[in-house]
Amino acid sequence: MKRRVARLLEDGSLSAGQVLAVTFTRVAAEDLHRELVSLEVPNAEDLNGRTLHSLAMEILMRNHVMETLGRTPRPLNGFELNPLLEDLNPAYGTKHERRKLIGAYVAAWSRLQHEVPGYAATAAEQAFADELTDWLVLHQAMHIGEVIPHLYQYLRDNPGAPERGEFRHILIDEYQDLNRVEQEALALLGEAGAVCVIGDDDQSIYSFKHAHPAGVREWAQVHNAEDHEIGECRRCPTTIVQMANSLIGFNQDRLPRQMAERPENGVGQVVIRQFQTADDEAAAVAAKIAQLIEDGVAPGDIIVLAQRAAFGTPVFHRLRDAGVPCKSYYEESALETEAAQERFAVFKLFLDQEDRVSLRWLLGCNHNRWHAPAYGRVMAHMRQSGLSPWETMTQLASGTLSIPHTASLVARFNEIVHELDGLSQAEGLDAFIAAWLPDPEAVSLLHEAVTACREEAEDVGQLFDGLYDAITAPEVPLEVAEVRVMSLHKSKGLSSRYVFIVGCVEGLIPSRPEAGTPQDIVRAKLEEDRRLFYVGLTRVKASPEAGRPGYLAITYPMRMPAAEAFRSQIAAVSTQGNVAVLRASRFLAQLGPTAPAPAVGEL
DNA sequence: GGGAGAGACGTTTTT
DNA sequence: CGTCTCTCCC
Repeated sequence: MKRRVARLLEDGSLSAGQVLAVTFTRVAAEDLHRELVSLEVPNAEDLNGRTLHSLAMEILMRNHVMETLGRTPRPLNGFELNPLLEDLNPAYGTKHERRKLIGAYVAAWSRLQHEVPGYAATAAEQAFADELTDWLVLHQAMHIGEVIPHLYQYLRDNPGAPERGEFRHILIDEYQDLNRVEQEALALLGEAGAVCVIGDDDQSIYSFKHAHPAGVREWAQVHNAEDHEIGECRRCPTTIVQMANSLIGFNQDRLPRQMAERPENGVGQVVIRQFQTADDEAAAVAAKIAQLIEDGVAPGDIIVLAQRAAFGTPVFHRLRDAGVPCKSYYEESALETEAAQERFAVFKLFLDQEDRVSLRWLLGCNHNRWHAPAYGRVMAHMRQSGLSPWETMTQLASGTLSIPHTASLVARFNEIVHELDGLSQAEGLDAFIAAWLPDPEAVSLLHEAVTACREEAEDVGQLFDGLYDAITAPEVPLEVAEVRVMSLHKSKGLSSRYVFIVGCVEGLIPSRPEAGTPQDIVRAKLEEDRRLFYVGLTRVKASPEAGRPGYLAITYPMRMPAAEAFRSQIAAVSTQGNVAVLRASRFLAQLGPTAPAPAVGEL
């Protein structure tokens, strides 16, 4: 793919701006971007490697697409969904059920169900979608799941839109991870040019976001295109290729094929170890990693894959305590705690009183039902008067307006106004930060983040933008210098000379389906979990030239604390007192004859 | 609007 | 097993 772009740029038939390379995750996009920029061709630095979401947001903003629909391209953060969930009519079910309905609304879009012949939303689904949209319109916000659907609708309904002819070459990586609406939006973007999709349905692991892996298989036929199969595994040692082939061969729902080994890569080294407890497992993995580093292995060449934080975090903590440079992708985000969320909302509202989502959040926080009954009365008034939430609350506070049963909401509003007034007194950035985070200890991660962007910022607005970026889109470092601990999902697209897959227990990979799940869904889920394990195995990179054969360790414990297993949704064989009893993943038996026998003891 | 007791849920991911 | 959520009651 890289060579193809390079050739076109070199012979001058293409400018960098006419090439679009998209993937689904930010890390993969960053990676792709780096790869393209590193091409030794003119203007390579102008090549575009990005996520579909960031491209979609840019197009939607650029063309005021949302505004013409009466919508605002202001995505909701995860935590901002909480008051929304309370504000939705309880007639649609419990909070859990309402959350599910939001999921179904997004899912219908993702699958383009309303364009499938015979699909009819039930009256109840339609009514729910209307209520949800009403709230979003009133609060001038959008659900993150609406971003791509709106891009798709804009492109489909505006055949003359410049974006439909903008790109002459589109490269789409990890195509099997995209859902229907994403695939169709890209088809419209690539309409006037050549499209190159790269996908492997054996690596389809995103059913929970309604990925449409069949799109890869059908692509060549639907678009009347060439199909280039990549049959050789250039990355992995031969043993790993054999194990991966054997494992994935157990899946029914795939095109039968085998990855060919590359003998020059060598056989590699594979160990499979069982430990008495999860604690022993973490200790052994951390000790082995420390030993490797002592022997001269670069920390950046080592990854630890854990399908649950419960398995990954103990390894991370031990590495950190041993002074090994490491990074956990399970680390708490700066907005994890409600205290941090509250500070964040205050900041946003301070900059923009008309940020309706932040105001709604702040009015309800620290109350068990987010003041939903009182706020519901205020919303009714807003719909009828056309006033904004801030205006309405101001009138209520001054007594110009009166709505029964809203006294505590108004009291809360006065507190918010008082705090914002205090912040506006602060002179200079440091004084502002001190006033905004009077108790930095209570929100230490947020404080760290804001301190890190303090230098770059010249005013309060820039400080917020920097903070927002740092929190929502942390930078992907160019050079990896630490041991990385992450999920199997996150590892997609990466390769590493030393790979540890921890917590390989039955009930996790594969997970145990809920009782009563229909058989076909159980089977599909099992196959997806098998692909997940397959992705993990195939991260191992052989570097014979560097004298590194490629190392894979598969580990699993026999016991772990029951509370932890419950919390992390790990289905134990049995529970004895406070201890969950675990056994080996069934996938270990499917690795074929070249896999070493599992053993106990050190790695 | 708040407290007590019963019941449901918990993961992986995109901006 | 803990924590969040729902229901019922004041």
